[in-house]
Amino acid sequence: MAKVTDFKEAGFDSLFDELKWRGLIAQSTDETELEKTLDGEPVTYYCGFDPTAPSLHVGNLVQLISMRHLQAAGHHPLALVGGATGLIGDPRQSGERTLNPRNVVEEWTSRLAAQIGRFLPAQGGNPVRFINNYEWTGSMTAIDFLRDVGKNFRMGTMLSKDIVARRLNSEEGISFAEFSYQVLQGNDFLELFDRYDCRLQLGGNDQWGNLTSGLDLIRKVRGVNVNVMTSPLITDSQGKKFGKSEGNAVWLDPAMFSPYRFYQFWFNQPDDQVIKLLKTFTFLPKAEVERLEEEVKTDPGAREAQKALAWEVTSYVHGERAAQGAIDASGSLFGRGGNLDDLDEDVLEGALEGLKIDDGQGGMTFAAAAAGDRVVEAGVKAGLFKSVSEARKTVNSGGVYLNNTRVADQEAVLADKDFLHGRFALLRRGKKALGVLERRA
RNA sequence: GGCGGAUUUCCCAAGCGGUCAAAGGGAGCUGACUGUAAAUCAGCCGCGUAAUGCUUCAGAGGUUCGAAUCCUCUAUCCGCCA
Repeated sequence: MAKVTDFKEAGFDSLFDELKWRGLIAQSTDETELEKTLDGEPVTYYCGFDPTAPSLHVGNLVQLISMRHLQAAGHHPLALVGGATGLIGDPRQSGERTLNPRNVVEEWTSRLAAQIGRFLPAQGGNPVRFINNYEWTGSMTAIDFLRDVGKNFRMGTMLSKDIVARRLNSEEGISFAEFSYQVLQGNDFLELFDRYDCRLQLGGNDQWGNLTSGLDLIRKVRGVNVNVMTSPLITDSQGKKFGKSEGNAVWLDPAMFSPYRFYQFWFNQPDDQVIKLLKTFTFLPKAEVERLEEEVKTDPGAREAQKALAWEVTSYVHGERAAQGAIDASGSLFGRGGNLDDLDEDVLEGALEGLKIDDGQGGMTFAAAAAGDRVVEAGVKAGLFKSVSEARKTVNSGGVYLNNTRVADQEAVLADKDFLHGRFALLRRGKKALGVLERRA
């Protein structure tokens, strides 16, 4: 099960050792100093999450897990949600962002906060505390910004930041707003230092430039050296950014990315990645990971490591019940024979639990269908296809299955017998994408 | 401020008045093979409630029977000169 362990239980001498081994430390301002900090008296640390989407994704999960490790070791987490920075947007290599409307950012801000709360306990001796940088940034006037904050930043330093330099050299250039992002983030660090004595910031390695912008500021203004620690950017075997599936980000919100799909995403990781991922994304003890590493070598086809990875991460993110449902659903599909008829009604229902879709009103439900409905239309309702015409194309290339039997005809229609136990019809696109139709009159 | 070049469907990139929904590659989807992997091969790949249907080639106008392709203006980017 996805139990969170501290470094002793996991088989390490210190928190620093564990993070090192798990590959959670890519860069830090001063590794010796970082080791002392991590293994010393409890400190307050923070990590920021910008509301640029309605949900966090697996990329953010690395940060959450790092934060959780530190928390388990007794340090004090601050989760910053960027209500202010999210209105500006950090510079990306791909080009200037489109600004999101204020009310949308506000909505996303509260969604992210709720999500983060599920990963970091708010009880106990060192509970997570939530902060929104809009608090101190939202009311700042242009004069305050330039006099109190801007005056402490040097153009040379700001221009030399990697992402800024690259954007300046790109055809598109960079706007003053995105260029100034690093100033806001630097100021956040200072604010948290003043309020909470926060001395360590975590973040993704691609955020290095933004993370470090607070260091000089705090040294200059308060005369204190604080630290930054980044987690590596996770990439796949091809060196591509990790966490894309079917062209979409792998979201942590079950309404945007079902627990079943989430489970499958981890289960499908290639052999040369799975051990690295087990280290980084799970809390499994060292000895257990080493045992699985041996399994991959001796019997790769059994996929023991993938199974462990998928279970651990899915149960951590979505809970054990949803994870078990994903396993059941996977088993009835990929298990020997994939015999759906043999499943008991309650087993079937449990297995399908993780496949519910957003009902558009904040709840989760199954798509409704009745005998006589066209399969292509039902597939759209179940969320497997964007449109009937996309469904048609997939049927034509032989990629649509009703209860594990290939659908041959675009015009096929659901029959009474297609509803297992008179209730559910299981529609599949390709090997892994599943959708459920519940019979309703 | 002046002169020249660029802007094509998710990305790169052909096209230079009809045969253009637009070559090729990448990404993505599906199939075969397999270990629910990788590699390989094949199909699909603007949208679509499939229709002699709809909307595209930076934006707005214009020339023409007909424009991504020609003209004018606008925007943005890149050079060179002031």
